[in-house]
Amino acid sequence: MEEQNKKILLVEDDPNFGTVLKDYLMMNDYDVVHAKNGMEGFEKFKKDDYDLCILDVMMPYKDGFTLAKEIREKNTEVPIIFLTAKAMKEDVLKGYKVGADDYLNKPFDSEVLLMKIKAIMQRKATDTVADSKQFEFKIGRFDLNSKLRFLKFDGGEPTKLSPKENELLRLLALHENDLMPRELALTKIWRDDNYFTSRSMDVYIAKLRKYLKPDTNVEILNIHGEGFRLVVNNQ
Amino acid sequence: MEEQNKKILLVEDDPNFGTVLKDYLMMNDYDVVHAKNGMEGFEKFKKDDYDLCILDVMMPYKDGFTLAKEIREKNTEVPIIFLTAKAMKEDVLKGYKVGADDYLNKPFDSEVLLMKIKAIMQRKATDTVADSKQFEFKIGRFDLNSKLRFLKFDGGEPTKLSPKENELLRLLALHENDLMPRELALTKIWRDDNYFTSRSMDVYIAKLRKYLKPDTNVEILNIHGEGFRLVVNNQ
DNA sequence: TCTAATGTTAACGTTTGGTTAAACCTAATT
DNA sequence: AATTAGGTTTAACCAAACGTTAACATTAGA
Repeated sequence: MEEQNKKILLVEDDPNFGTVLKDYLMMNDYDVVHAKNGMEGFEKFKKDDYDLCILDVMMPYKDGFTLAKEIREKNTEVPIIFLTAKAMKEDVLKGYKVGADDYLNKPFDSEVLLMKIKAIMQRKATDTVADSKQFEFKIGRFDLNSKLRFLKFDGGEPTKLSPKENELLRLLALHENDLMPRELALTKIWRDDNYFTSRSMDVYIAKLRKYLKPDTNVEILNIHGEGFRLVVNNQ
Repeated sequence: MEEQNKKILLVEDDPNFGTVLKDYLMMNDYDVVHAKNGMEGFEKFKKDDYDLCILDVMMPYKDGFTLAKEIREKNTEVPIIFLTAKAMKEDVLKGYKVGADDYLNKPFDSEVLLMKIKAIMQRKATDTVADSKQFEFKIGRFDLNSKLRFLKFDGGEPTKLSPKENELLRLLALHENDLMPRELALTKIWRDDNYFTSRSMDVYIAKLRKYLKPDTNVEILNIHGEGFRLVVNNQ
């Protein structure tokens, strides 16, 4: 079977730089769609599936961060790389809680970009192929359907789960009987790691514990300073 | 089994440009029929089945939008790509709610066109092969005939459905007991995804729920932020 | 014993969905 | 040309769902 080229959405308003970059990427066997501004970028994003988005931050009408946020609403998985100005400080970037996979200061070495792209694709290949298909879990006497977002106890009436409840429980289930690091949930689900999101996560842990109460053999344990552990006592 | 070439209807009044484009597409293994104006385009469209239509917007006698509308009346599925003048604004295009799959500004990069075509064909290939032939559904005690657009309860008098009601219920039925994503309905039926079409869809969901009331085992559930689910409780 | 981490509940603001009715549009009819 | 009817969209209002934050309580571990 023929390997399909990876598809990249490149949003860059500088026509010269954009074209050069596009050509360079295409020379390296990527399919590249080039949008000239944030608006157009979002339109193109909606029209197709991409393996990676490369967004310039400084753009007229709609900056890269705003665009990234819109993209995230549609798709929580697709990797995003920001092209930023040299001057921008780390903390400014962190302020925009978007969940980028990488930042790159302009001007940058195209070799570096290529390596980053490869690394990101690799990462995605290993951690989503196996994961993404897993939507159903048996947790003690519960059945979690993560696609339809419900939790059934003993095959009875399903309880609806909110998106966050669902993702958190799914992540715990993926690590059943093992440590699910706090940080993992925060970066994967909240896409940010600070005091407040951490507290928010605790709130969701409390909610999940309530849901799981009916089965006394199932519990969510805390590992102080590390994370949580979904334990299922067999028998 | 021999793979059949995809068939493209190209409607373009500029003879030079049209011929060049036709040749280019044929070189890339598409079967292309070239019509020189809207009138002729519609004649050819009626005479055959096409996998894609590429329509120039600016044409004498019958412009591309008008032609597209006529095509849509005959066929709600076939993808349409418009070739537009550079000057045309997004919102002008949006005004013509025809349901295009893409727009392309002239002059354009032929590579881009080719990629768009591939993407569109791909999309169609994955989501209609199995679906498109199914027009009759049993939904609990209801029978939906999607071709004739009626809904029968217990084999009694059929209720007539409007086109939108019909397509929406059909799409739900195709995903019975599974998630039918909001976005899917919006892009497939409304061919646009914005606040208002989304609200319009909600209105139709309400209408369908009313129709389905007689059978208490049938319901349309909402999955917050995701879409809807047509559930049939067996027994 | 003292501090940082966690548990829990409730309040709040925001987004999304449910529903109804009016406005709008188009094609057919008068 | 005006009217009507069917279909669809838009508007408005309300309710439900969600996520975050604050506040206070409890616990773990240095």
